[in-house]
Amino acid sequence: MFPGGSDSYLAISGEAHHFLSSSDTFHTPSLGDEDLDLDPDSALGVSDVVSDFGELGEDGPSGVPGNAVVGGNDPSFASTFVSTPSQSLEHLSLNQQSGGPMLGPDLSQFSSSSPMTIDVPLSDMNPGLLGHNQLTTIDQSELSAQLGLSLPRPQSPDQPLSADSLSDSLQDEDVDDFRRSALVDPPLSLSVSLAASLSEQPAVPASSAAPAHKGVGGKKGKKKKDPNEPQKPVSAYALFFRDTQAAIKGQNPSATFGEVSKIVASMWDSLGEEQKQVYKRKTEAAKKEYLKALAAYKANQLQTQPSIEVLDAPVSPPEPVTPPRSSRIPVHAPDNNTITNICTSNIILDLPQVTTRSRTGAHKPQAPPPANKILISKQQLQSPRQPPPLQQMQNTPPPPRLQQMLHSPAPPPLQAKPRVIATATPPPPPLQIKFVPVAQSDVSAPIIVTTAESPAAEVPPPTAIITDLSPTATEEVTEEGMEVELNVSLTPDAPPADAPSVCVRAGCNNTPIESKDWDREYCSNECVATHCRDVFMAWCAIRGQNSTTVT
DNA sequence: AGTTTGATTGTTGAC
DNA sequence: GTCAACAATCAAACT
Repeated sequence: MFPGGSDSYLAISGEAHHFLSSSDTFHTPSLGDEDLDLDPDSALGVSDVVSDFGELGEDGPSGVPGNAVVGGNDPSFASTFVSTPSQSLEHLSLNQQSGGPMLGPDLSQFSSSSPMTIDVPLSDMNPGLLGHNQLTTIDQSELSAQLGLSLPRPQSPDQPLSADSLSDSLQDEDVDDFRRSALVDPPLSLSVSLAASLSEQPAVPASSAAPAHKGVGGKKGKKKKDPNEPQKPVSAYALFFRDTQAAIKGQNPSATFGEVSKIVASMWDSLGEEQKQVYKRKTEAAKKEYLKALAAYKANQLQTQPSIEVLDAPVSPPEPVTPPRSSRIPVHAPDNNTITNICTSNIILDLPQVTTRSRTGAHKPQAPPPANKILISKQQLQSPRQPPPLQQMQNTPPPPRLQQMLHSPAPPPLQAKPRVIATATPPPPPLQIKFVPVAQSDVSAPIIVTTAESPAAEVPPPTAIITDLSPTATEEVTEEGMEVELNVSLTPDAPPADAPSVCVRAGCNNTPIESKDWDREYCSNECVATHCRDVFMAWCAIRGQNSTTVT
C-alpha cells in the first residue's frame, strides 16, 4: 500500500472526501450539514462527488497555484491549508473504506459499498511529476473522461474551490431552503458559510431600493413576484442538480453549464430509484411546506392588504425577503459563527485574510485555530442547514454508473449506463483526519481531526478536534468513522516535531517561531501557506494525473 | 413552462 | 459619460 514503504503518506479511510475531495473542495457543500429538517436520510451531498471527478487543478483566476493559499484569493482552497501548517505531505495515500476515492462524502453513497484504498505515493513532490505510479482507486482522468469534462491540468490547484462552490450547493441551498421556509416561519438566524459571506454582496443595499429597472415583467411575461411569497418547491431533479453542480464546478471550473448539466443528468440517470426517491421525498416534504407557507402567506396577505393591490404591492412585513440572487447575503453577518461554519466544511487556514475575507468587511479575522488543529467541518456543527440530499442517501446504494466508474479500470463511455446493484452501506462515519508523520525519521506532530458527523442531529459535534501530537497516534481508527490519515513526511531538514530547529518548509532555513497555530515548526504564516500549498499541489498533481488503484 | 447555476448582457439610476 | 446595481437571458436536462 505504501509504495516506498516508509514514505509518508496521506491515508484517508472512509469517506474521504470531505477532506480530500475538496480541493475545494475542500469545501463541500454537503459536508455535514445539519439537518434542519430532520430528515436525516434525505440529504445527499453530491457535492463532493464531483469533486473527485474533476480536478483540483484548474487554474484559478490567478492562475498561480500558490495564490490561493498565500494570497488568500481563494478562500476555499486557502482554507484547506491554513490550519495544517505543521505538515508537509510527501506522500499521500488515501484509504477509503467506503467512499469513492474522490467522491465527496456525500457521493460516497455512490461508491460507499466498497471499501477502497487509494494509495497515492507522492514520491516526487513535483507537482505534475507525480503522475507515475500512483495507486489510486480511480483514475481521475478517466472519471473526467467519463463525465465528459475537460479537466484542467493538476498543476494549478488553485481554484476550483471558489467561494462560490462553497456556498453553493449546500449553503446556499440550504439557506435558500431556509429562507423559503422562513417565509412562513420566523426568520431564523442562520449561520452561513464563508462562501456565502464571500460571495455575498455588501449587504443588502437596502437603499438600492431603486430597482434599477423596469418591472420585471419582462419578456417571459413573468409577473412581479412578491418576495415574501413562498417559493414553489423545486423538482427532485432540481434539487439533485443543485447539490451536484457545485461539486462538479468545483472540480471543473471550466465546465460549462451545458457540460455540467449533462453530467448531472447522467448522474441522475444513474441514480437508483431509491436515491431518487430520497429527493422525491424531499420534494414532497417541501411541497407540503410550501402549501402551508402559501396558506399562511395568503392569510397574511388578506390581513395586511385586503385591497386589490395585493398582487402588485407586496405587503411585506419586514420579514425575510429572499434577496435577488445577486445580492444574497448571509443571514447574519459573518462572525464567529460564520467562521465556524466555514470551518465546518473546510480545513481552516489560519491566514486571516484568507479565511475572513469578506466584502462587507463585516467579519474580522478570527483567532487562529489552536495549534495543530485542523478544523474540518461539518456544517452541521453549527449550521442549521439541512444536509444535502445525497448525504441523506448514505444508506442507499451507489449509483451504478458511478460505482462502475469507481471500480472499473476502463470505464465505458458515459453513455453506457451500466446498472450495478449495490449494496446498501451504512452512513458515513465521522470523519477523522489524522496527520501522521510517517517520514523516515522525521516525525511531525500528527494531527487527528475528528469531525463527528453525528447522525444524531442533536449532538453537534465539536468542530474540530484534534490533535494528537504523538507520532504513535496514527493508528487510530474509529469503528465507523471516516478516517483520514495524513502521513506526512517532513522535509529532511525538518526537525523533530517538538522542537524543530529550522522552519519545516523546504528551502527555508529560518528559525521556527512560536505560534499557537503550529508547534514551532514554521517561521511564518507564509511558510505555512507555502508549505501547504506545495503539498497540496503535489497532491493535486497526483490526483489529476494518475490512476488510482482500488484495493 | 418551470427548475437548477453562473456568466453575460441590458437597463436604470445615481453621480 | 461612467459606474453600480440589478434583472433578464442563456446554456442542457429534467419534471
